[in-house]
Amino acid sequence: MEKPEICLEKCVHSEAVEKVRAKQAPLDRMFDLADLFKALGDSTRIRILLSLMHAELCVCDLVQLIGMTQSAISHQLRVLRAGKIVKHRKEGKNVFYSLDDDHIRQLLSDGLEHVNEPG
Amino acid sequence: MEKPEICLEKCVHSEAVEKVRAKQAPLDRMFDLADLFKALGDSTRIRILLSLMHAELCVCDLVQLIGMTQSAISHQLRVLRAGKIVKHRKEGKNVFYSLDDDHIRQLLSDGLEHVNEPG
DNA sequence: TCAATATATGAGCATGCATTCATATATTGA
DNA sequence: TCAATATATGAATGCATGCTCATATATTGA
Repeated sequence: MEKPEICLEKCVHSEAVEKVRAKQAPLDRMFDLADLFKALGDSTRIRILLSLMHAELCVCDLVQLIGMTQSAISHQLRVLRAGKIVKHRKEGKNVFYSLDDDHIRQLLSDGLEHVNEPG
Repeated sequence: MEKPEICLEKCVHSEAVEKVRAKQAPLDRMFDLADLFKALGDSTRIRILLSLMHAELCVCDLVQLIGMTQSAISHQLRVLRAGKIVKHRKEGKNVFYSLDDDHIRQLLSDGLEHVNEPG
């Protein structure tokens, strides 16, 4: 009548498990990947990024487009910068943001395709 | 000495903003996309998904691979199912999980490429 | 039908995080 | 140098969420 914390050995499909173990990425890369998706996983940040897919924009433009306070947008831009998801460039009083690289663009496109699927 | 909630009109680059407005995806798609990335943005779920990239696995296998309680894994699988990120198939006492479609596989690959970049 | 196994799930708790508010910094023009 | 504008940020708060614990459900074999 015990409740084992993990399943007993007999339940595990050893071949499959060993195969996966052998092929897997290092743990810290997995954490990095989770952090990347975490940074993408917020509606305000997604709105920022989908805007930046079409043009380089300054903070002010984003505030206008998204309709949130400048503070909220700035805080989220900070998260995106920390995650190396956007680049920024200063020009006078303005700071212009753009997507960091093509992987990000690709991630957004693939993601959109997935959510656009029927069903 | 007022502190405007949003920037004044003169700061906005109207052409760019209008261009973005015209091209943008509908709002609910943006929220769906954010939800998708949110579901991917957890280290336990990422470890599950990267495991499933290499083989179809039952809950028990995942518990063994990841070294967390069966309950924790099950709860996360629930999130992944709800987000249509994994499929499941019942066979006797086992439930086998696999990635839902190629977009998911693509997202994981692109993400890994991004986090593997030097810099 | 009963015990064992595999999986799912609700409640509770603790932590993380998005927004707001107030304020700081930086740049420009007068 | 001063006012206006653009952006950044620290603290506080309220809500979301991941894990644990206990338990429920389902399947199999005896």
